[in-house]
Amino acid sequence: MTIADVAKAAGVSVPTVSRILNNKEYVADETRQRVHEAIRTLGYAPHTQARRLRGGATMTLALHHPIESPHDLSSVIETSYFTGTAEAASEKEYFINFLVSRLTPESLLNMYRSNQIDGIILLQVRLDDWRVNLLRENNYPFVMIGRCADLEGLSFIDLDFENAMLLAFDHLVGLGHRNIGFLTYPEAWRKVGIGPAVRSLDGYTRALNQYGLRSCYREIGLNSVEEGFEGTNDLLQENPELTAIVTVSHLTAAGSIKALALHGRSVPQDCSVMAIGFGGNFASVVTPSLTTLEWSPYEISYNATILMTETLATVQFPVQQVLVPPKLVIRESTKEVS
Amino acid sequence: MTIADVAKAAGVSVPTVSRILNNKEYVADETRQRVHEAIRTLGYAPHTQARRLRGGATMTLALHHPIESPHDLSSVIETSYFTGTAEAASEKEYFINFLVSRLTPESLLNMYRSNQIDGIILLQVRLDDWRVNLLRENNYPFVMIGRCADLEGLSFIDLDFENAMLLAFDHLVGLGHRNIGFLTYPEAWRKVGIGPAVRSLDGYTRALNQYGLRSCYREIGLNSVEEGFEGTNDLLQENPELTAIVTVSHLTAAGSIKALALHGRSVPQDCSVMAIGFGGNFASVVTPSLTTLEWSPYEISYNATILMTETLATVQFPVQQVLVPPKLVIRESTKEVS
DNA sequence: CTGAAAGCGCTTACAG
DNA sequence: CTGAAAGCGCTTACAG
Repeated sequence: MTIADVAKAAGVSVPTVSRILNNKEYVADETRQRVHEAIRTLGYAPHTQARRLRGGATMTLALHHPIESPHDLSSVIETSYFTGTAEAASEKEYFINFLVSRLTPESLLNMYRSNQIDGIILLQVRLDDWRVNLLRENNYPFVMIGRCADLEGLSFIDLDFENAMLLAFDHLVGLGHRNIGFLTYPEAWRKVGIGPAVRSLDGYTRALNQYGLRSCYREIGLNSVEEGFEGTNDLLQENPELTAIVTVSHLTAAGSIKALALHGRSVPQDCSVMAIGFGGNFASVVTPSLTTLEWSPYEISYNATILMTETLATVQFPVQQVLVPPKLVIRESTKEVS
Repeated sequence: MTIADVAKAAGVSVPTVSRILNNKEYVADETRQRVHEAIRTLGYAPHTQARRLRGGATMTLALHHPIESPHDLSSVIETSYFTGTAEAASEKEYFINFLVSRLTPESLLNMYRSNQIDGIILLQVRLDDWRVNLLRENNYPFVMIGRCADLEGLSFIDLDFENAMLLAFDHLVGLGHRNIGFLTYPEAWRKVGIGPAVRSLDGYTRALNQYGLRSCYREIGLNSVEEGFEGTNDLLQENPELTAIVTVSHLTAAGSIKALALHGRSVPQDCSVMAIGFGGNFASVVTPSLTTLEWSPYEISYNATILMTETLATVQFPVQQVLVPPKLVIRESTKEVS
């Protein structure tokens, strides 16, 4: 079933059918009708691959998170990153490829060279990121969720993590807390230049200065209840006077709450706990439900994908650099200091 | 940069390069070397779209969950369903399309007709499912994660939910529990024939018979802490003698634990709670961490995708029907009845 | 072992 | 307003 079958059935030539398919002008109404009817009765749909070959664009994007094993993705990425990307791509009539296997410089270049993709959306961008360097050098289109150090000419959408730190302390200090502990990403993450790991500590330092507070933090493994538990234990041993703890994930926060319980302290009566990161179900499944500074991964990935498609659709599309502010959602895990 | 450029650089014809690219026999070693070198120096990669047009297969699959809004997907699907599918597809050199928008019969047929996909993996299959009926009628390839009522000639991988119910009661009865409540999916889900909603109640009935227990269950909304809370409240009001509660999601279980706390009962000392569904982080973020009967969505979706690719690769590939048994993982939320 | 020819299904100039 | 011709980049018979 090809365009030729439609042409024959309607008694016209192939180019005429093509014109009608693509809503070009200069087609007689009567012809248009006849062709549309042929299309309908035959149940014809144009061959996507052929259109793409002819059109020169693959109409396909990729989304990439640099992780060792796809098994682990579910602990660092919310489903909404996939659905937001998929929805935006679908609206713009793009396909999307989720890259979950290890990506090498060679295979990344190959995706463009072999016309598998027109552009890519990068997650978990480091300050100095080989993917960014490579794509920039080769002048291949991409968009970041996150950002590197040298942003000249690059489009990104990133979480305003530094601001989130300030707002977290705003909230807690407003409730009268002065002894606030902080559990953040692993030191290793900061050393390799992963944005939030670096910027959360920057924001933390600024918050301490702003409110004249004493430093009291710990770098731990991300996204594990156990690590949150251990880190909080350490923190409490050295600083029994803590009345609040800020964490960077709901899992760490859950661990904190367990550790506090072990020390005979319940949340929020004897200690407040906050989480910076995702909200929704992730925050309310914890008991007590978590007060958060949160972003919508759905919206962020949706917007980044739209940005990518617009960049591809327009010659010399202007660079866009967006910092998304977090939203404070007060649930059950914070209260006034007693 | 096309195959013609490589041919010219190597001083051979285009078909020769093609043969070498596709590892065909009957090429002189010397020629092969020369061409490979040209490919390397030019950085050539074959045009994916062209290969597909020529090859007749799209090498693309789709994954579909019938949900109203993509926003809600993250509360019913684990990220691992995406990563498992993506990983398997990538290994088999397939692309994968995640369909998150509303799918109509027309648009589903169109995906095949317009050569966007070779096959589809269906999630959340109903006993009588329009997608299954339509694809079967049109003889388009597909695989189910889940299963419909008439399975004649259809391949699927499904969770053995009925068995999970029996195993849950095994575990609890083994701990001495006799008064066990059950919170399951909404009545509406059962009415429209969603598999687990139907089969969990079947399994429940069998478990009651097997152990001579009294019926005590409630159908509630899925995957909400609030619904779990409400449902448990109702259950406890009518059956204060309950010593254990079985739920079908970690969210519901979290709600149960909250409701029990409100009634002055802590888990697992005063009441055990189990969840059937996903494990991993989902189970351990709850306090106390949940004893579960769990499946790996990564493995299930991975296997379903491999099954789909094998079905497509082989003429008359034998039908495969797989029921995956759940794994009992004992964590903190169950203990012997006191 | 290698090349000239045809064709996958479509769209875009180019004539008329 | 419509059709004959060329071509997107590749692979597969068909000759040689």
